[in-house]
Amino acid sequence: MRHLAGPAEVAAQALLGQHLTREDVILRITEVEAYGGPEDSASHARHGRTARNGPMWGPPGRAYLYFCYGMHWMLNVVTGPEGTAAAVLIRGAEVVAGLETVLSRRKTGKATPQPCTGPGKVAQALGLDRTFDGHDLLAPGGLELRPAPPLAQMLAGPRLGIGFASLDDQARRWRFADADSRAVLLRKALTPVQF
DNA sequence: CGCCGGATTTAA
DNA sequence: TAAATCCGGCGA
Repeated sequence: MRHLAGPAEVAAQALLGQHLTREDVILRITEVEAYGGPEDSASHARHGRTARNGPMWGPPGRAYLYFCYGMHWMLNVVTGPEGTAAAVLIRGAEVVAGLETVLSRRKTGKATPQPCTGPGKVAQALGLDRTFDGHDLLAPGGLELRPAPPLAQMLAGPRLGIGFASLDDQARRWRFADADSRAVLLRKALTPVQF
């Protein structure tokens, strides 16, 4: 997937609508956020290359997984040429197949929310953990990324949970979502944009 | 080596 | 609005 080699904010838009598959579970990506290299004060790459963010510097199409708030795994798709750090956080998805498996992985007994709204739920639905860090999403077997038809309408707005970043970086509208999906958090903060 | 705080979720 | 809960990054 060549588009993953471009800037993170471009790759992020291209990832919307694509599928993430593992075993019997198929998710359709509905919400993403782009994170750049050391120049992006909101990015994990802001302090340079470390053991944790190493996959961000690798080739595009790999997974970058990290543990947050002591309980959640976050799935990123590495973008940009090898040697540059950038990634796209998968923030939301719809369950296309394998709903039973997804629900069985939920901690709470609530079977209500069908969509995976929020990055923690996305990784949980796919049953991911640190063993998938660095996994090649373009290779068959295991966790895979698959192309899908483009969206009809896209929304964009500022990224969430980055109050520690510079005001300029907080203002960047690098959060993107499918306007036609309900698997999108805080829709009111988003506005329509052209592709 | 110890401390601080985070790309979150959930329930009250 | 806060608690759950862990590890990375930074300063000492």
